[in-house]
Amino acid sequence: MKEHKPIIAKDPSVPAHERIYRQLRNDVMYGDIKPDENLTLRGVAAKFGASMTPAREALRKLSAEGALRSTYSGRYVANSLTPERVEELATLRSLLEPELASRALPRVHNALIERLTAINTNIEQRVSRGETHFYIRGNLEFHRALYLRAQSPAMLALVETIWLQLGPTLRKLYETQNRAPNIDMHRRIIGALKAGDEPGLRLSIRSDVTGALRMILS
Amino acid sequence: MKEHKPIIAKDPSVPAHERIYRQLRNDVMYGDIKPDENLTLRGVAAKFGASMTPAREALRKLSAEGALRSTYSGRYVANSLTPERVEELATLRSLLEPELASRALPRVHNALIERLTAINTNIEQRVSRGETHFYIRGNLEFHRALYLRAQSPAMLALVETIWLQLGPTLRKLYETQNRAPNIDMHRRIIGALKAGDEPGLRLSIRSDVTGALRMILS
DNA sequence: TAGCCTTATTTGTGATCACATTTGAGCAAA
DNA sequence: TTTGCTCAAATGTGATCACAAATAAGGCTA
Repeated sequence: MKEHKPIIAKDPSVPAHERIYRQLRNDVMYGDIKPDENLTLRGVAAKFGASMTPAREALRKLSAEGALRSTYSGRYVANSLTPERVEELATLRSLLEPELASRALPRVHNALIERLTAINTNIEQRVSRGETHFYIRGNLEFHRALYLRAQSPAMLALVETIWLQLGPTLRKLYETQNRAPNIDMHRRIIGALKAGDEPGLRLSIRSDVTGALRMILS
Repeated sequence: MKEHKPIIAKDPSVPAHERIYRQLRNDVMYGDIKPDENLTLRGVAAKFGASMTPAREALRKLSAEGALRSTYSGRYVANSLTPERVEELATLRSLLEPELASRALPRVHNALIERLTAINTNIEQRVSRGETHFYIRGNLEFHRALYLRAQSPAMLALVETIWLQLGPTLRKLYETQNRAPNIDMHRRIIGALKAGDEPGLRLSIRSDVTGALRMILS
């Protein structure tokens, strides 16, 4: 596993199992953990300076969300997806994310559009600098910023679950193929938001989602 | 003569935390736990003849799936849903379940249709006998039997997550209002399956799902 | 009766340990 | 090189405990 600086400082008001959970969740979602990499209780516990108990709870929670798979003997492994599974998750994203975007649309305001534009230019700069792996994090940041406006926590939670499952596989993709994904669709999404164009928004979201995942299947 | 332990006794090949998890999951999904009922680690552990450790893992996993809510102080409570949340979950069901049914359609065979019919008549009999609470379990059994044919585990997992969240609230509904839900839509689902009518199947699934949840909101 | 303070009980958290199983390295034989 | 075997190391599981925080209970005042 990649060494990480603790983004979340040690704060006694945040329980250890929660701290471990959040950090590992980010590592998985943003592709900092490779497929088939396995995580041991004692290893995770040591890395976070805690005992096995909170490490176990964090791993259990992550495997419940599909971020990790647990083998028959109880070991925890990062997911490695078959093409059929990727196709299934792509379908789920194209079902749920347009709905989230549509729900966010009436609540969109200028500050959000500026924020999305800023995220977008940040992605472009860093990807053109060769940091292709940053695309995963930036892209999810872009989508989440929009979907948060939908005020639909259960729906967003499901979508994040799907992102979690895709994380390690996406990372492997951007490592092998070194093509930068197209940022173009993000511009069309922002355009539809400005115009209040709901069908156009659904369509561009759908294209963005399926476009990224078609790369894996090819 | 040598002492024999009963065959139904604890099976060491299934870990205690898994056993506790499965049982509690059923209790929540089928509405055997009331909204706002809270579960304590020591209470659950004692009920299953285990220590706090496996009980904690089971509860953590359930709260990760949305079956339970955990308060800021770490206590576990069965979900009690607001109308907006119910509406959101209803939308999710009507997005995902028609897709699952559609994927199952080409794989449907006679044995499955017979099974669905049997489940259906069982529901009718027990509900007409006054066991309205059985409708929850029977209805989910019906839907799951169909969706299993879709061979889409990630999608089915998401749908079950939604069922989990609705469980306790549905129970409260069927306790207060004593109207029996209509079983009619199930017949139309079976009809569409026999005819291979994909649009009709999607429509009847959607009606069945939204119909049941409209009762709550009224 | 209602509201508030104090105290006793309950509860989640995290650490440590023993135990059985699994895993993997090393080596031998084909 | 490959396959199979042995054994030491690594690993998950579940139990127990101390501790601090939260909750409930009891009693007092107004």
